[in-house]
Amino acid sequence: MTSLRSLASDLGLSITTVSRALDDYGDVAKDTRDRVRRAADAVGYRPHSAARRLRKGASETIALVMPTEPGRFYEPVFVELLAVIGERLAARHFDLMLLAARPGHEEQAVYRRIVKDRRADACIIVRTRRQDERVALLQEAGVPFVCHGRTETRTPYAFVDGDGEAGFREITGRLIVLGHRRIAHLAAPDHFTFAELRARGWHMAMRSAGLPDDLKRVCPATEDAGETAAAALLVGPERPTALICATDRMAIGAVRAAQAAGLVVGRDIAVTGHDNIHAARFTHPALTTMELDVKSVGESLVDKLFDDLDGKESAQKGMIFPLRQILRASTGEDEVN
Amino acid sequence: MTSLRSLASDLGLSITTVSRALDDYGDVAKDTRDRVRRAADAVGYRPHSAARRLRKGASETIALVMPTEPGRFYEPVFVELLAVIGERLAARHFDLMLLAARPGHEEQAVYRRIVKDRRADACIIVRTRRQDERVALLQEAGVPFVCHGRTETRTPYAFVDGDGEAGFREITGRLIVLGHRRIAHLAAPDHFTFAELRARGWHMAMRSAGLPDDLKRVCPATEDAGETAAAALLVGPERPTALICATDRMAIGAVRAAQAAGLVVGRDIAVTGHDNIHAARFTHPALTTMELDVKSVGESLVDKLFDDLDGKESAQKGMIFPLRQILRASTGEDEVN
DNA sequence: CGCCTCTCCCGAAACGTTTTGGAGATTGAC
DNA sequence: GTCAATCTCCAAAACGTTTCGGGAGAGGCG
Repeated sequence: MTSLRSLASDLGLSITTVSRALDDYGDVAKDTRDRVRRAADAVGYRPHSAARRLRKGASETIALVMPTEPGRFYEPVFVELLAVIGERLAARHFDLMLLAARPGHEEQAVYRRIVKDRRADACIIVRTRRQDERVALLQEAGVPFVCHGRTETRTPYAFVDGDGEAGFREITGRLIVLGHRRIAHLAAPDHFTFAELRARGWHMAMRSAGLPDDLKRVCPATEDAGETAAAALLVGPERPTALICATDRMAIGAVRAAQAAGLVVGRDIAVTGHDNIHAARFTHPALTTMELDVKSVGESLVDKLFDDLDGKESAQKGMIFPLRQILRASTGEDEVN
Repeated sequence: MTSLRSLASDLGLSITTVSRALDDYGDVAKDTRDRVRRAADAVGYRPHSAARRLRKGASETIALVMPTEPGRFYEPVFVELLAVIGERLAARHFDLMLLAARPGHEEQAVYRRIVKDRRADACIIVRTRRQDERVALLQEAGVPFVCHGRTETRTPYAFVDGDGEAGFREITGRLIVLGHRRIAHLAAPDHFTFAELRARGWHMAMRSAGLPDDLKRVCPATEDAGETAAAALLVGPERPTALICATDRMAIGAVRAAQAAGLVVGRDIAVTGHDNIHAARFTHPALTTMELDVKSVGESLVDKLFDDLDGKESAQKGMIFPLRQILRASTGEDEVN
């Protein structure tokens, strides 16, 4: 409704001057600048985004494509991450465009379309995979992007991740100190980098303690799959005394499997997870887990993107945040958190 | 890169003709139309979105502002809903713009900005409140919108909701049939319409059975709050034998409170929730709950919006979906689901 | 042949902004 | 008084699309 044109004619100025006044060019007299700004504020003028985008050749929009699993997509902290990202982008008047696509052809097509339409200036990649075509595609297209998580690409790229390896090394080490010897790992599907890293942490802790590292089982990161996999591990006399699970959802399944096997979790068997989802505090007993500061991660993702868009070489291409260990009764600890 | 102009000059046609050919105007010869289309496909032409938006005066974008609670926003099925909405919008080449704002001044400002900037053609309102300023604001501004959930506004508006009232009437009735007499309700904060409706369902079932309806407690929809509120209800000799909770998260807290009070859930006390979140199947015992078909809801939201944008008066302003009851051991039922 | 209708195409305007390349006025130096 | 420098301002072009209002040519009809 209120355009630059109407503002200009109201003020008896040219469109050019009004535009430049609002953009704080030194070009225009202080008095006029103030006058223009007041008038603009009064009518609540805001530039028409499409016009601005067309002219500037930038969409001031960031795209995030969520990978919808064949069944369902359910990342516990994902909503929070979206909120943090959205707020951070808004501070720079950028929009967050959310898309959904199944990994595979459809996903590829979606990314290609984003690039082609110039509907977004940059992308945020989530649920990063070890071999990730999305990274390759965007690098080739020259579209700025940042990953939540890591790939195994050689070429450098921007990412933000939690230190799953250290986190799992630490919790495994802790269990070893507590006297555990047969410690199993329930890993997530290994095309996910996070799964590989967490497994590696467990693996390294076991190796350096001279303990057997053959007790690894891979399954989808769901409660059901965790329950089934854990149940299979718990048969026989040589059963593990601890289950390090890649995610809380898997751990929740594992807890049930243990109970079904007649074991008391926290006494007969230790179980741990990762994510600190709400439900983790309400398993019986409460679940030992670890968590990433979502706010820091979300903000770093956005900041890295802006560094790239601003042409600033950021200090470090990748950022790895430490995990906070949360010790609860499922590992026999006194409830602390 | 590939613009209408370059396509036109490649083909020896005018920009006008190419544009109209791609839009399937009868105006242009079938042969040329095919020729143009082939050429466009070959180079993967897609119109520059900003240019198109500017010219058409429509952004082909739908905005969704998620209300971020002071603490944290965590709606269990929200991610799924976003995915469904995103996919449905994509089918019509519409974008989903996601924003985050704390209810209050900030939220108002965000909506106002969406309207002013014409950055979106319409809005989807989630977490609808009984008195919802967002509805008033958008109605006044003449911006199409649809609500997930209902308000208590008199003026008609489009919404999609689950039939919480019927659902809670049904589960309460079921418990009465099972012999329960003192049935309490843990309600969510009553500025949310869903909280009011679910409470009403419980209330009506109790009243029509001639049972006391004074056992209602209101608390935030979190595990912690549910636990505290449930614990307070369970002291004394006249304790309820059933707890109807407004959400699964509250119910999970209630289960813990019951166990802390030395009760066996499913035998000494029944507990029910709403949402069928993943964790509900893994409480001990598994939680009786009810669920809404997220896919139908998401798709209906989008379809209603398109009806409005297309100027089609939709058959019914509001759609209310039935809830599917999921009976599990927390109400002493045999596990069915 | 003249006129009219159809078919197929196109030039030009418009959407609202940003930016380039000045242009007029004022000031200061000589 | 002249010239250059400085300070303000502006006209016009451009971004890439859609659409209005024809216009040229072919064919039909009297």
